[in-house]
Amino acid sequence: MESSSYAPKIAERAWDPSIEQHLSDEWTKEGLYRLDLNKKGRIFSIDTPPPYPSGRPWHIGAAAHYSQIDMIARTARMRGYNTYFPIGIDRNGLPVEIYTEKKYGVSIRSTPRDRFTDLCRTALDELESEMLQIMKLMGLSSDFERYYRTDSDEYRALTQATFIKMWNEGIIYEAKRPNNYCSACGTTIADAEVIYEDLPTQLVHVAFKVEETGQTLTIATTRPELLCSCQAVIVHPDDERYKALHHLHTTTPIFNGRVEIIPNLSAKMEYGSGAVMICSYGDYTDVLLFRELKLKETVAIDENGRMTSVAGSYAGLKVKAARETIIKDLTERGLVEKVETISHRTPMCERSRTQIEIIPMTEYYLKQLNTVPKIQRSAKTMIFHPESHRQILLNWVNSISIDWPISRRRFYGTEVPIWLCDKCGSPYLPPPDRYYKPWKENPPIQACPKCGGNSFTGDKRTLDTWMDSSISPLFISKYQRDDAFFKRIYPTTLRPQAKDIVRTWLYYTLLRCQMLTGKAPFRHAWIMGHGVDEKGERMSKSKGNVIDPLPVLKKHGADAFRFWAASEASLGSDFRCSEERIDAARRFITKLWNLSRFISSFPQPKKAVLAPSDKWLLAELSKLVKKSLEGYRDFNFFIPSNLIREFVWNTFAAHYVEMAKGRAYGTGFTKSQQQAAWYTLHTGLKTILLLLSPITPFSTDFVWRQIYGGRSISFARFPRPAWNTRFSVKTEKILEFNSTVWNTKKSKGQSLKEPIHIEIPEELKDFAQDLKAMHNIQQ
RNA sequence: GGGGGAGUGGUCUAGUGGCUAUGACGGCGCCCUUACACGGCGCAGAUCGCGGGUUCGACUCCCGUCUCCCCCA
Repeated sequence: MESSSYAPKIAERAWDPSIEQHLSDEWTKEGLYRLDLNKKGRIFSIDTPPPYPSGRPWHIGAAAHYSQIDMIARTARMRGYNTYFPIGIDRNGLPVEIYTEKKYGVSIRSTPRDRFTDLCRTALDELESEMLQIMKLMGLSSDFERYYRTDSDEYRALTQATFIKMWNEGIIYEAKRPNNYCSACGTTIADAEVIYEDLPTQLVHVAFKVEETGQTLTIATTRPELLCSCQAVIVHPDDERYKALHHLHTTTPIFNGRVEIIPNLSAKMEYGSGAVMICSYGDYTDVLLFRELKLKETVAIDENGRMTSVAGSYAGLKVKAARETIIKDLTERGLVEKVETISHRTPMCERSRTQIEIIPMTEYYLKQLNTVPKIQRSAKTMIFHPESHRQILLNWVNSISIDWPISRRRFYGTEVPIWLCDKCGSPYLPPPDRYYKPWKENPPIQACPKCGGNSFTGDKRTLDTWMDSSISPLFISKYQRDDAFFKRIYPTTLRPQAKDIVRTWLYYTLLRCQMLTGKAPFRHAWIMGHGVDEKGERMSKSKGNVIDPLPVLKKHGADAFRFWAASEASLGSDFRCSEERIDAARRFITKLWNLSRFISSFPQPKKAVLAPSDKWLLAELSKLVKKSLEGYRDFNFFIPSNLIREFVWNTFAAHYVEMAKGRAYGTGFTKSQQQAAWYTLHTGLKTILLLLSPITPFSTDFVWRQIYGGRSISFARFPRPAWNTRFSVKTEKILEFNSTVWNTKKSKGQSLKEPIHIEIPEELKDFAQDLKAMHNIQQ
């Protein structure tokens, strides 16, 4: 029989990623992306994170993240779920404001609010379109025709409606409290938005005088500029050095304030001199002590990060300059005993990376402490992928001790829906039925319900963007907009997200949805690690090591990119981004492509009388399917991707195909034996294509249609591990024997088709016919 | 200071009590064998962070220790 009679159905010698776009369009036509509630099957709904377009390029790690979220959706479909995979774009908040200021060279404080928010919107539209393009290129099987924006009237109206509901229930209140304040951003921020960095800081040992005894009391501080607001000095009650000084007084240098020396357990004996000055406010301990000791608060730093009038001659200086100046002044007066440089855990604004200050501000707060026990409970009952990441949430939940400040002094966000009556000052909240902009609109009433006054001032503040993001499960399930839909979708099945926003997005969503609906918003939390550069360092624009995903996707194709994303690191671990390794993934796509091309040249028989080699391959295949499905059930794509690559390359192609090739071509075998080889090759290929399709949907779908025809492979179900695994006991022996033959020929400098005289081991006698043909064994 | 995680060939990684530790990338050598040179075969390369203990047996369990990462104070 001539080999030309077996023409492959696939002509090209390698997968061409330019076909991917065409397939994407096919999927849209076939309705893969759409949720049809009339369809049978349990619903699997994904609370997809709406990505934030804060600037270009988009992070390659984020692209890897979204490609894996898509694998979750495709896995759910292939497990038979009716899958709801919405997609939105998060467009509220600070990063776009900063991006806009830079891009258009304007300042938020000196640009009219309307004009500034328009510029933000324009910037977002641009960034968003690139982001959508990338997501489509990656093969994200979301319904893009219905994508949502968190800055749409509909979304913001829902955020405001939930605010109004919580206000009316007394969960939201206004108060003046010391808060984390970022002077660069000009706004209060929540604890969750504070990060800590260990920075070298000068610890200054300052000589105080004890009023009653005249002796010197040394106080070590990293914040000498706050001397002006010092209201007490504390020492540890057990500290022998200071027992005689309890409740005496000391004079603060330069400012000559008179403060008490108070024994308190917060003082650490081993830190500095063991005596600590308490100022408003150096850190969170100061806040607690001011409350505990009922001290008089002095505001030493203003909203612009400058010293206030209480700082005397230092007024107007920026904090850092004031610190340097006061150290100089203290030194000149001989009051500095020593200055040591220490590493200090410094609170920074997560967004702008500036040091935050604690400043008393009037803000709206959401009462969260009562609900924390409920969140602790759901943190324990929710299913985490990976399980180990449950701890990140628990750590955070267990550390919450104050309410959540939710108002921000910014422009591009959802407006606080409150007007104040100019006459009586009482707040007015409108009915929760539309999107309100109090800073530019009149309230929907003529007269104040309290006093009848007819003029109002709208609140100018916006809400913390997490107030918007934390209701994403409610938005996508059409909460308060479509009851029937809401009942089918909520609570959602799974929340996928990155590790670094557990304490914000994950926590706040649990909190808000629990408060609003009395239920946890999802059953599974899927937590991914983040992408770092080739050397394992965090990618950042300032380091210049950010990799743009767009050219990588165009060059290597989505399937290679996705396979890389799946196989690079186990779920939840951080992963390194290296183009070299993405290219290695592409070579696997090519390998599978060519294997498919080979198999595509043979007909596909309906049944066959299997040879031992065939049974062996199917036994190994069964094991592969079983283990891969276990990985898919945990949505850990690292497991199936690596197992499948291993199987395809090192078992199927290297051993089985070579063993069965002679039979498949038919030379020296019966028709029935040949059919068995064909049958097994196709069974193996189909199984692999199905098993791999959530990870590499494009090339598997193309091959599937080319060889087996019909609709997209994405509408099919996963294969079952249906074959007897008895023959697996032979695996090791087969691999070893083949290797021996290859080595023998090699050591003689022979070509692989040379005849060889070698004894086939007893255990492999069943496989003798295939092995003889494979190695050209003469006996 | 407390908590969590991790340390396996040059790099990344599998393996959680059992024979000579998995695979990938890179390196080197040989080979165009009718799916694939984007390939095949092979070679080199790890005393599994360090020290102790439990055990017939430890990369795997326990204790200590060092280093790195994350979270909290």
